[in-house]
Amino acid sequence: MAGDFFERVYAYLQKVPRGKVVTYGQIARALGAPRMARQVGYALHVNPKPGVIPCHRWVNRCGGRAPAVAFGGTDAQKQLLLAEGVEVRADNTVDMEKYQWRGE
DNA sequence: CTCTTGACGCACA
DNA sequence: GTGTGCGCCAAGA
Repeated sequence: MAGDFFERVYAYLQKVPRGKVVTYGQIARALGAPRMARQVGYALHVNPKPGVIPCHRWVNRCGGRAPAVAFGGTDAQKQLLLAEGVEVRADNTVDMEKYQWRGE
């Protein structure tokens, strides 16, 4: 069931350690669906468990995201990442080379 | 049941 | 190196 895929995404997100970020493509690929990057984003869009699903750790390949479509605003996102020790640039982008979680 | 849109990613020009 | 287009799967209308 496709919905199960969503659960899989949430599980992966919860598996991400604090202070690290992951990209849609990376998650999708990790789940065995490199073409489902969009659905991964959709999974966050529905976000059935706010507070449990740290969406702020979810970034696109650019290390950022939509300019003003976040759960609480890009600025809030930025603050959360900074609170976790993730260096966020003025463009709301993260240093992928340093903070992108490569899994295990 | 069909068409459009979508928090993306990659290939090609 | 930059810009544009297309593809993938799913959910909403």
